[in-house]
Amino acid sequence: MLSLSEENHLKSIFHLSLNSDSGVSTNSIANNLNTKASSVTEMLKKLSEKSLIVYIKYHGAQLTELGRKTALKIIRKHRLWEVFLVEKLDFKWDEVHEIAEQLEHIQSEKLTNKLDKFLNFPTHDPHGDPIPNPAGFIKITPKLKLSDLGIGETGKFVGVKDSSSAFLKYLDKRKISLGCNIKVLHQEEFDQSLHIGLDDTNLTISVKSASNLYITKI
Amino acid sequence: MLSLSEENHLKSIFHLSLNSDSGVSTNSIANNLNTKASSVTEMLKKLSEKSLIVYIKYHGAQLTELGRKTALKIIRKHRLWEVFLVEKLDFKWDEVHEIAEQLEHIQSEKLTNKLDKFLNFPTHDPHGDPIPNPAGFIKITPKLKLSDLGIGETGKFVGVKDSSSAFLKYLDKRKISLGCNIKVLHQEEFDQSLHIGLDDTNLTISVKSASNLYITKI
DNA sequence: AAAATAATTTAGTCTTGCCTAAATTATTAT
DNA sequence: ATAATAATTTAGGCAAGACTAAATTATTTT
Ligand SMILES: [Mn+2]
Ligand SMILES: [Mn+2]
Ligand SMILES: [Mn+2]
Ligand SMILES: [Mn+2]
Repeated sequence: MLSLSEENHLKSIFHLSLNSDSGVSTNSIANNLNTKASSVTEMLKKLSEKSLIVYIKYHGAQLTELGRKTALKIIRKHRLWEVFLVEKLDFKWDEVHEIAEQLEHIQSEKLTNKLDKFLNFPTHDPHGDPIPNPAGFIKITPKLKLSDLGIGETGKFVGVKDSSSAFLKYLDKRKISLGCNIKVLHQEEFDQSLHIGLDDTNLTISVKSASNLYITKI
Repeated sequence: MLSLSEENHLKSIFHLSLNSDSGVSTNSIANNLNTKASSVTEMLKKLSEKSLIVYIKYHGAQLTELGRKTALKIIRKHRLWEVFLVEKLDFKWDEVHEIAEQLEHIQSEKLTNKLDKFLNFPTHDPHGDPIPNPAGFIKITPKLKLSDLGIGETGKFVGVKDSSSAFLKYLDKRKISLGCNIKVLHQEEFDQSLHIGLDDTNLTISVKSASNLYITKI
C-alpha cells in the first residue's frame, strides 16, 4: 500500500515522462507537485527502493513496468471519477479535476470496476483523455494539435492539452466542445491567430489556444 | 480544514457519546480507533484548542456545538456514500462501510449535495441509520430493540445496532432485511432465544441477535 | 480511610513528509 | 579546457501522528 504522497509522485513522473524519453528531472517533479527538489529526492529514493522507478542520482527518474502500471491504475480512477462527476452529478468539465485528485486515492479495486460498469465502460474522460483498463493498460495515440492543421483542413476536437479551469471556461464561452468539427479558414499574418469555422459560426483564436486543442484530421 | 485523524476522532467521540451523557473516555476512543490512550490524549488537546470539544483532564471529552455539527457533516457523507454504493453500484450492505470510511473524508460540499440529489435525498443509509441534513442536523429517535418486544407483538425491522459484516451476512442468510415485519412468537425458557415469524417462515434467533435489531412497534 | 487497581497523562522516541541552507555534480558559456 | 551557472543532493530541522514506559490521578475494594 502506497501513501498519498508516493502515489502523487508516481503520477507526476508518469505525466512528465510523456514529454521526454530520458529521466524525469527532480526539479520538474517538484514544480509539478508544488514541493521542493530536496523533498522529491528523498521520495525518489523511496520509490526506487520499492522498485517503482529507476533512479540514477543527478539523472532523474524513470518508471519501471510496475511503477507505470501503478501510476496508470491511479489515473484510471481519476478519469473514471471525472466521468462520474460530469455524467451523473452534472458537474462542469472545469470543476472536476480537483475533486478527482482526492477520489483517485480511494482504495478498492472492486469499487473502481463497479464504477466503470455503472458508467458503461467509458473510453475517455471529460477532457478527452483515454481511460486505462483495469490492468493499467492504455492506448496512447500520437496527438495532433489544431495549430498543426493547414489552411482549409478540418479536424475533430478530441481533447485539451492544457486542462486548466481557465482554458476550459474559455472554450465553453466560445461553444467549443469535445467532438465538434473545426475548419481552419485563414491565418492572420502578424500574430498567427487562426480564423476557424465551427458549425455555422466563425471565430478567431490565438496560436496559444490553437496549440492547446487536440484534434484528429477528418 | 481538519486532518483525517482529527475527523476520525470527532466522529468517534460523537458515536461514543450516544451511549453516555457524561464525557467520552480516552480509553474508549483509543479502543474505537485502534490506537493508544496516549495518542488520544494529545488529539483531545488539539481538538479542544480548536473549540471542537470540551476536554477536562482525566474526565474525557464532550463535543461542542461546532464539534457536533462537524462530526455530523462527516457522518452525512459516510451515509450518503453508503447509499450510493448499495443503490447505484450494487454493493451488498456488508461491504460498504470500509469504503465509506475513506469516502467520508472527501472535501467538497458541492459534491456532497449533488450526490444527495442524485440519490434522491435519501433519509436513511443501508443499515437504517438516519442521514443528517446539509447543516449537520439529525433527528435522533429513541430506539427499540427486538428483544424489548413482548410475546405476540409485531415490529418492523428498521436498523441494526451492530453493523459488523459478520452480523449483516448472518441476517442475509436468514432473509431478515430492512423493512420486513417480525412477530415474536415464543421465548425459549432456558436460553431466552426467540421464535419469530417472518413473512411465511418461522425461525429462532438468540437474545444477542435480537438485541442487535432495531424495530418500531406496529 | 487506606490500599490496591485502573485510567489517564506526561516524557521521551520514531517515522513520514516536508523545509532551508550548504555542498556537490552537471551543464553551459567563454 | 576552464569558469560560471544551474540542477541536484546532503545535512540538519520541524510538525503531525503514532508508540512505550513512567508518573500521576481516579476509582474500587477491603
Ligand atoms: Mn483531471
Ligand atoms: Mn481529465
Ligand atoms: Mn458505515
Ligand atoms: Mn451505515
